Amino acid sequence: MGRSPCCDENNLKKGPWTPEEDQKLIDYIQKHGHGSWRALPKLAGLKRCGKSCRLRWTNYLRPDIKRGKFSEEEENTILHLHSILGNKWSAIAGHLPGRTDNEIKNYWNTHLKKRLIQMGIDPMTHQPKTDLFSCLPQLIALANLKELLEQTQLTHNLQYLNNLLQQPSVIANNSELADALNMTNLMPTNQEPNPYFSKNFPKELDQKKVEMSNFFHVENTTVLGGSQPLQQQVTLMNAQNKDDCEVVGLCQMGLVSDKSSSSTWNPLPSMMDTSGGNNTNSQENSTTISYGGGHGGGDGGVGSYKWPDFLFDDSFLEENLEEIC
DNA sequence: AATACCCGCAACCGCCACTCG
DNA sequence: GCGAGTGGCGGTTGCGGGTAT
Repeated sequence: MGRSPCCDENNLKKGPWTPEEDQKLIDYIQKHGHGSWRALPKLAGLKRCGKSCRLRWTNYLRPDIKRGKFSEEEENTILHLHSILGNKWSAIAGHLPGRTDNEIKNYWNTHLKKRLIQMGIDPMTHQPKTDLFSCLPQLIALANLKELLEQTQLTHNLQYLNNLLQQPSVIANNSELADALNMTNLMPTNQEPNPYFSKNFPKELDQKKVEMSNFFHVENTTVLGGSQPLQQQVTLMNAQNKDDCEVVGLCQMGLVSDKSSSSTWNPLPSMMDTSGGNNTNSQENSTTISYGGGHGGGDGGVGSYKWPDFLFDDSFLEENLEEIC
């Protein structure tokens, strides 16, 4: 019962279809319709199982199939529907005329899923990841910043970050992360939180704060055709709101924007599109991202998100932090 | 030029739901 | 109500082309 016999019976052919087989299938369906898929191969003179014929027809040979790159609208629709429906590819395909569930599934697995992961977003929940280990590259970048900030009063704020990272709830079950943090010299040597910063941030740094804020802030990004904000933030453990941010002291540092109107908040520098202009895939077909206050999101699309390499470059940091501090 | 490696996509596999006798 | 047959769906595989070494 249940299972239908498949290609492994009766010496039925498997593997890629030949043009001749395709033509036989097309000819038969155009004349007779597919009818019973099980009976079709025999009637059409094909040494394939019905299932294979159905898949070939629905995923490839159907005349109304649209081939080629996914448009921006299609990408947004997939993201939107996936956030609602999950891996219901056939349901998603129902909203994309000419696209098959298989094609959408493949596109998701090879492009969209990776992109969300690089953006620090869990592709299943469409929420920012809460896994600290996955944010390690960002933390390493912060560690680089920290080294340079040590010569300034800003160091004290990293002490707050360090203290937060020392909390058992943060480090528990993250021994690998703890090791990694030790390697990056981010772990504190002084456990005392410094109250200086949150109250006495030097006024002369106000302007620089804005500059840093513009550099690091990632606004909420709308990628779903405007219908649903997709949070771009990489959440730093339990510091998920502005209040937590103030505990860490990063808001006052200017490492993040102090936008009280924002419902979400990003404690870490933004990831950037590093794919350049020669990405043949979907440069213009992707999400709009906004880097900092006045810069807007029009500077190219989003192909490959990651932290810009220069963030890891000491010379860059020295140059810019000198200006800031 | 040869080889290794990576990535995208077509196709397959196995399970589930539905229909029908 | 039950079981057989079938279609459909989602996960996974593996081939082939492209790129890097």
